Amino acid sequence: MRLRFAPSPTGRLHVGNARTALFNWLLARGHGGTFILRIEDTDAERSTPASEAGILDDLRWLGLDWDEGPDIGGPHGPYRQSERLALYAAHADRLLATGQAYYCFCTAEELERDRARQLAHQLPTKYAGRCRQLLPDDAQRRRAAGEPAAIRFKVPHGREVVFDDRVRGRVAWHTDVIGDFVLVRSEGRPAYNFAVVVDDGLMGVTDVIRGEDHVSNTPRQLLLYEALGYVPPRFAHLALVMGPDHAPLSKRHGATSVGEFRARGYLPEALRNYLALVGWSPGHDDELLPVDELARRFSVDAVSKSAGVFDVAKLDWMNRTYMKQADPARLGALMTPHLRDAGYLTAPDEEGAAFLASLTPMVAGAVDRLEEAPARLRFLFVFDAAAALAREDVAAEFGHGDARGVVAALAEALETAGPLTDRDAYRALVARVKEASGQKGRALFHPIRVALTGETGGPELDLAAPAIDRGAALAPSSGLVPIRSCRHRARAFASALARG
RNA sequence: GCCGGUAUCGUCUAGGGGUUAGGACACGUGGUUCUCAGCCACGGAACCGGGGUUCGAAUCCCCGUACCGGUACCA
Repeated sequence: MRLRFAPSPTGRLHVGNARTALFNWLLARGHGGTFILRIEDTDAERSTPASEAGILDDLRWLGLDWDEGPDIGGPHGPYRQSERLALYAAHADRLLATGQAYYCFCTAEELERDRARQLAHQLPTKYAGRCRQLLPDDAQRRRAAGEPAAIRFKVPHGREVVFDDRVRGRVAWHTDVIGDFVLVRSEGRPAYNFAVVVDDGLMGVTDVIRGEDHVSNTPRQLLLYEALGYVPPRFAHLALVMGPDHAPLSKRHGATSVGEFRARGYLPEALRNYLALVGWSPGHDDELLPVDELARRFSVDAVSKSAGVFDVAKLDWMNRTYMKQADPARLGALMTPHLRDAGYLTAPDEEGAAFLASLTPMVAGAVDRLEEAPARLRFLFVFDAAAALAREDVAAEFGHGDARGVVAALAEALETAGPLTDRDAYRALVARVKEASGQKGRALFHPIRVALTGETGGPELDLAAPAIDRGAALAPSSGLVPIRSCRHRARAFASALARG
């Protein structure tokens, strides 16, 4: 079984295309098949090496590796269409020689007039066939005279092309509505339908899984397989991925490229798992599936025929879930760039990295994306008692009860206590404050939270307080901005309270 | 216009001639917690419309409607 993914390097990898790549990859990996990556860069104006590199990078990030491709080669290379031009030319010659293709000298204006006339008569729009009957000698003469000519395929009349699509079943087309399509443009570049057939034929592709925008190309390609004498692959056409408004997913719906999701702090395993479930169901109720199980269970026949809406809320849930399962060191490393962007650190050394890893329990499960980590951890890096007290929600804590007494007791207890490096130390301290202030529950904890973090909400104090003091003990070389200790915070808060 | 396709909760979907039409996300309510989040429990929520076949249709067939794709010397 040989499958391929064939992107055009004209931009970042779109999640819809990523899903197509994933389905191909899943099928290959689940059946011991070969996964081929081919770059369709015949459109020289729009294709860029940077886009190609970006797409390869995004595929790798998603965990989709390939067995043959432009970077690693393979037995059926080259794997970039721009490097296969001679192959297309040779195939075009073959078709010309056997009379299955012909030169067309029609101008854009003529073509446009034909189309307008067909529309006016409510007829199918297709190439009118003006050059189909040209004598080869005449065509040769005109070409020799320098007249530009495209090469068109001679579509057989009066036939029905039928194929069995693995997701939509039997699909049939009459060749009468097809029209002689262009194989090679007048400037020499091969057209898409021609290049894919040559490539898939030569590369021995057995199964093609692609977007449903290709179903109407399929009969043309089938005709070409037949003319060229190659055995056609089995086809499976995937319904498109839509936005919430049921229009095809595009920029105006927000993030659409794999790179954007990556930058916003989605985990590759989450995006991959989510994408697998848009248009495919494992057939049971478990939706959180490790990648090897995805590959084992994936089946083209179980793919849905209808278009699916990309549901960011569900992706978020999945990402949150995967973050909870992720290795702390990995998560710490992944949130580093986000914290750097927020200005909370430069380049953490080993000690700094270990500290960041220890912070992940406060982040995982509490946020949907890693880009939210800085907000969740802000209290560690930013502490300003006066500014906090100026805030309404913070000030409100001191409008009732004995919150001031709690803060005073906290500050005092902290003067004699050692650093709160772990949960037990923190709890022992809380016990002292509780006794000294006579407060409990919310009346006890909330003032402590506010005095230590400057916030009325945030991670569990059990986790937050020890994190503060462990952060305060970090050497300047750790790469993080200085973190002030609990003692310092309580003292500053108590005096700010006294002033106010 | 012409050709092709699709239609189950708001969303992703399971199912499929007789079911209380199942799950997940989201949403609502309650519980837990110092707070937010989380977690737990509970709840509301769907077979596009019309014909036909049949004892019986959400399921099969036809029509309609809506939506999607194509209709290129784009890919």
